[in-house]
Amino acid sequence: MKLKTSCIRAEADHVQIMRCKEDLNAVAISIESISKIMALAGNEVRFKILFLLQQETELCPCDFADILQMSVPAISQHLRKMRDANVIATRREGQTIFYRISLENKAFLAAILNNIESERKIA
Amino acid sequence: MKLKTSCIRAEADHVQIMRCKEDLNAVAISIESISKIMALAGNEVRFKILFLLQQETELCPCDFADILQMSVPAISQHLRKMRDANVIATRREGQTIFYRISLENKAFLAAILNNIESERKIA
DNA sequence: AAGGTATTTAAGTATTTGCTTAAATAATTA
DNA sequence: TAATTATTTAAGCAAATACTTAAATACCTT
Repeated sequence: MKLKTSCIRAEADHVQIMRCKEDLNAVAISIESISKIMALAGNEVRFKILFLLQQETELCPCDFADILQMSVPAISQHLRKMRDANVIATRREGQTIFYRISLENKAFLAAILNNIESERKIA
Repeated sequence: MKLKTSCIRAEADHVQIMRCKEDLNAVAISIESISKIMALAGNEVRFKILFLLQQETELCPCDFADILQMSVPAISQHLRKMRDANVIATRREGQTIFYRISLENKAFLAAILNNIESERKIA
């Protein structure tokens, strides 16, 4: 792969390009951590899991498997990914493990999940 | 794959499970469309592109390639995906094509992008 | 029309992802 | 202790993803 150091476009705004590079650099850590969460939430199954957790506060793998009509291992693997990234947290009660949205990501996820809206029935 | 119709857990709250299924059903279209956008934004390169577009309003493929130090075709393919999904829109000026965040997704993306914060230097 | 620049498209490939089935853990109950 | 239930882990595999290089398009300038 060949990369030019800088845009060769005649009208390229080199000041803008430099500013962009600096801006990106200043938020690099934040971008990386947020885009990791986005990547997790960007899977439809996991997005539904997060939606359900926001609605119900906590649910167990077995519940998700039932609600989403998926195998328990498939659910468990999605939960693990989100748990590893601290997007969700767990609580054990006997043999049941309850998952919930982690406190530190609750506000951020709410900002996204609150955009979900009910389909209104057309009369 | 074997799927049970319902969670067999003794303490399972069947009323809750039913409610979840209905809730999900009511927002199915919304969930699908939002999680599509999330999947696009969940890629770190595309997330950076969106961040840059929010900052700069519009940029061309050549700019992105320069700023992100990636090949032009790689950038172009990312842009295409987001354009196909109406996450971004284009404007042509001569041979240059400027990309911007589509009006209809600006607010939603802002809610996400505004969580990006500058790393504060520790004194 | 010819040559150059910006961008897109296409084909190929390595990596990642998300499931599957089977086996392993862990807690409860008989 | 043995059997049952809830969950996780592991291995395998098909599909999706994100890049690469090369070729095609489109517009501009001369």
